Amino acid sequence: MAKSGPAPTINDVARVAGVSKKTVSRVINRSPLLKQATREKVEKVIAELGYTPNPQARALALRRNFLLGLLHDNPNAQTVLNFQEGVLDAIRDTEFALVVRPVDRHSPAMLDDIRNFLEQQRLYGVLILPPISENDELAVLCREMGCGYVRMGSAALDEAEQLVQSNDREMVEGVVDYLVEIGHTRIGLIEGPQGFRSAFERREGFLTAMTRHGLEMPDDALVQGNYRFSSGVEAANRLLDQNPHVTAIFASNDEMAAGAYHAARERGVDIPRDLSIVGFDDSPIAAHIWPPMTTVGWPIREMGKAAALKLVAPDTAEAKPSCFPARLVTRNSVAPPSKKI
Amino acid sequence: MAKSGPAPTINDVARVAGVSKKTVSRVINRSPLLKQATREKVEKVIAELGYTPNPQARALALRRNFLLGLLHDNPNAQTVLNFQEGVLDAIRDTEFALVVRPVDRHSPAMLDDIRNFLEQQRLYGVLILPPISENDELAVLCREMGCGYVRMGSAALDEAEQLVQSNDREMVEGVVDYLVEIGHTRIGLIEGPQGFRSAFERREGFLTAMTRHGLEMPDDALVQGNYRFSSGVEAANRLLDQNPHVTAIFASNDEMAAGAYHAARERGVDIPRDLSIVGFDDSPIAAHIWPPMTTVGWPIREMGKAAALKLVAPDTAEAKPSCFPARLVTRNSVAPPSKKI
DNA sequence: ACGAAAAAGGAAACCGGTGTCAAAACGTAT
DNA sequence: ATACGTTTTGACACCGGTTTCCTTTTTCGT
Repeated sequence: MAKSGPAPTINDVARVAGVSKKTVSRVINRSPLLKQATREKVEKVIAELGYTPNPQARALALRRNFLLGLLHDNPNAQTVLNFQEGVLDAIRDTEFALVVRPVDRHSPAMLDDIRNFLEQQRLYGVLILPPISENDELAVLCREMGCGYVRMGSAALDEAEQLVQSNDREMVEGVVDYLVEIGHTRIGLIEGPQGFRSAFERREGFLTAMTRHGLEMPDDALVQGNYRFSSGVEAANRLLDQNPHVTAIFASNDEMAAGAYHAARERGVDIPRDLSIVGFDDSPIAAHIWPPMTTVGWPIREMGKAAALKLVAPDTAEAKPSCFPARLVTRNSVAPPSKKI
Repeated sequence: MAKSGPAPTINDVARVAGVSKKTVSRVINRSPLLKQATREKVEKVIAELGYTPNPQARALALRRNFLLGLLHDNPNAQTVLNFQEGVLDAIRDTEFALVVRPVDRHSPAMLDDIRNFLEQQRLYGVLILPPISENDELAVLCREMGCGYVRMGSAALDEAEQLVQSNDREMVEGVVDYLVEIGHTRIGLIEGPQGFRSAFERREGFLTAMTRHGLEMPDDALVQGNYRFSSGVEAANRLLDQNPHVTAIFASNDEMAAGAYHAARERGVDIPRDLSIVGFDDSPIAAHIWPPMTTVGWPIREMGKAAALKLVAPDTAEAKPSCFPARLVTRNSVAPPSKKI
């Protein structure tokens, strides 16, 4: 039975098994140049003693540790957590662990903070979630420090090995196609904040599709939010004030779309009868709001897994893909436009 | 300028400064028995070289590492993330880092998984979030393995040093008081799942207050959910079927309360005119749903910070409190009962 | 059976820190 | 100057692994 007391070390195993510690080390590391008999003998002792290699000692000797970092400043908790789960899927049953680090994008000391963090912890690699992932200085910092990284969502200067993303642009085009198909022609856009690649991509997809359908897009049917709920409320109000005839709104994320719901409610406009709304992210709120919201979902967990694998096992097939398809989740916030006007 | 190449070690510093490595070590560790002049000399070299102590080596020599673990299986992402932020508040600018580990409460291998995790990572201590925090076997496991722990929410066998919690029961009593005060007498309860302490506490608080007000609580006005949205829908439907006269519902968490919203909508009952609803947790959904939900909020972030401090700096004042007051967040889901029956 | 090559295993140094304990430096009283 | 008690500092072993390099054993051809 597992005696408590100090954990057994490689020396204990070696002594009990009557071999040198190097031999034990070979067993642990599955070295091929061991006699089967020796291996079994040592393995038996390892099992008896309940020996686990000390990760700190290993990390020291190997001059690399087994810690992955997760840098995030995402306003959407569910996204972050799903991604975490994905990473865990990838590193479960390995010796890796995941250390998290929320960062404050608005702090001037952010880069220094992160530099300290990387320096202190000597991470094996870091995963960077949007929107902070769009900060190129951060990527450069990682490179300088010799720390592997994978960014999610956007990466002007990266290759596929350092990137997982989704086909946002196409998906938004698809959303517009869908709305047009069922009869909408006056569609408003609540876009995300300046400087966010995701916001940019989604807007471009939207405008591309509108143009393709030959639909006019008045300037005042495009308003900007900052990805938060309250900005969605304001944006929708502005949009509806300026452009009372829109029959559908696409918002660049679910939070803002929920804000649009809120604005609509306050104005007494019914969703989806008077106004169709489509969000983006498929966050829990989309399913919980009334009426349940049609939105675009992307496989965050799979992306988290792939991102982690790109760092810890870059040669496996699962680590290869860097673009993950989003899909339209149709619920009840979209209907054909009503006849009036 | 920071040359790249191998990071400088304590030996480099010692050589350049012309002292022994032990002296450098003393500088790093702020040993008081150093001559001021020596300290400054060494500090200068440290700054020049951009030296940072290697945490793995330190961990090995000190026979303890600087990793805190977070075990969670919480369905509410925002709660988990807020707690994480709190922990980070506590360990920012220390050498500690936070490693996360979502667990699967329903997996039969869970305990073994966690044992492996603890064995492998040799954590300094772990923080355990509800509902998994209610698993006493897990706490016992931590003890056996000599791993410090702090549980959030519930802890039959723990002292204050290992516990952060909130005054759920009182708060729920307060909710009932509030509802009664504005005229409600037929109040339904959607309670949480069996075996959850939080569910138990909240139910007890509810029933205590009802009794205190001399209000009757028919059996069929108490239905059980499992803390998820969908169970809230079902529970509310059952409740309203069995007990059409209830004018208010308290749900044991916001998700289920949101489910109750959903059910109400489908039945065409207006919130708050026909039915008042109060949730618990003050999760984002409460603010985003329509009408904004009255709920009970608790200071998760502060609790996370305190929990972490209990492990890493148990003697500071901030680490002492173990009960954190929740507060009622009044929004628009509660109104006096309408007259009809 | 013999020698050479290949396989298996071990000794010692090393990774980058910390603990112990003794030596060196310093200050002060004699 | 000497002795003596403090303060400062350094030498060396150690934490628990890995690596290098060398010795011993085994295998195998002839």
